Amino acid sequence: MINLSSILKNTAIKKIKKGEILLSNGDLSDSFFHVVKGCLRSYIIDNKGKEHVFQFAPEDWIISDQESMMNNGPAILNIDAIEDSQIKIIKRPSEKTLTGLDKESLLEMNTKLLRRINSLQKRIIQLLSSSAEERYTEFLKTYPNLAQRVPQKMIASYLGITPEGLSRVRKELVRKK
Amino acid sequence: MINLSSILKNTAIKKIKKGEILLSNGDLSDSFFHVVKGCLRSYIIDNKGKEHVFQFAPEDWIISDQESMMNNGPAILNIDAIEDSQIKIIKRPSEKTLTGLDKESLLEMNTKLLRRINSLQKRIIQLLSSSAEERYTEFLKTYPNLAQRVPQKMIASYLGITPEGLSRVRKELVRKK
DNA sequence: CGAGCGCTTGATTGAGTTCAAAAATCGTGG
DNA sequence: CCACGATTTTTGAACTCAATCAAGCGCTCG
Repeated sequence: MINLSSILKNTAIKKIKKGEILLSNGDLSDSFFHVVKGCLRSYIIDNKGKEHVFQFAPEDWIISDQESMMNNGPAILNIDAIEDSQIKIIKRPSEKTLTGLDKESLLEMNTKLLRRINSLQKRIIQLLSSSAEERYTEFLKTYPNLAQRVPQKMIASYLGITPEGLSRVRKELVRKK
Repeated sequence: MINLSSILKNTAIKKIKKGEILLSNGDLSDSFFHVVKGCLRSYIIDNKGKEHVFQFAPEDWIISDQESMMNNGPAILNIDAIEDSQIKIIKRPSEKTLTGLDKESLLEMNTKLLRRINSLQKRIIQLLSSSAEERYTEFLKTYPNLAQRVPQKMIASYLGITPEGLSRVRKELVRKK
């Protein structure tokens, strides 16, 4: 029987340069990326050509295009490196290897997926009910220190506001203190 | 070995009156609801006292508070019936019963969770990148005919706009045709 | 060391909100 | 089944938050 954490342990670390693209919209992908060091991000380009950061993945986060993974279809998201990074590339368990996983691992996957659903749920509720300022302070909690590592325009994009907007929110927060 | 679909098959149908509350913020919940007929909804009340619809669940949808289910903690969401409904209440598999599930069922759960993640992902991207009008037309696709069944103010809430805003979007769409 | 990118700041615009009030629809009791 | 009060939807007018446009400053990295 195969075991998830043993897969992770035995996977080789790959070194990625800042700016390197790991997945482009339209690609087929059967892998997800486990970040050991550095930081990746996933994003889409909308029909007006605008970039929207969907997720950041600093140390110990996992990132992938669920759509592509699931359906074996073309990826919606793009994934690239924001910093020089070290990652482990995990091939999606195929029908075969998935069935080959032990029950322990399946349960573990279930838990992780539920956690993910949870965080997505929180983000939606936030987008529905919080102002730009509230979302930014929430971001600071979710990703500690990341604000210092990532360009502000990407954070703005993640929050659903413009870089100028974020600049003003930050100014306002400083003023309040 | 226990099997998911057999659980579903053997669960009794419960009849719910329109307006009935199945879960309130703060409750402990270890169940999810499978809608056989009618329509449920989940929503939160934000710190300004405003309602935000998180999800609709017409026929064949499943609805629950993931947060509470997962952590065994107090629910964030409220769930109630928008129409007279018939539902099946499924107790969350405990450690024990979960381990008792057969591998087939675990795989099935995995697939369902991935599908859910997928749809949440789409909603986030939409909230980040689409106008009120675009979000409404997307809603019409996601929930066919539901626009005729649920009050507009709830749809507005789901879209993250005011009832007045939605009324104007609809007017505009009619004009365009 | 210069060109370009990222951040800030100001001025203007615009999508969507708020407030108010009328019109339409719903639901309940007689 | 009707009637009447309550709720929902629509419409109008004023307003607001954040977007866009534009310009200037400061770094960095090539």
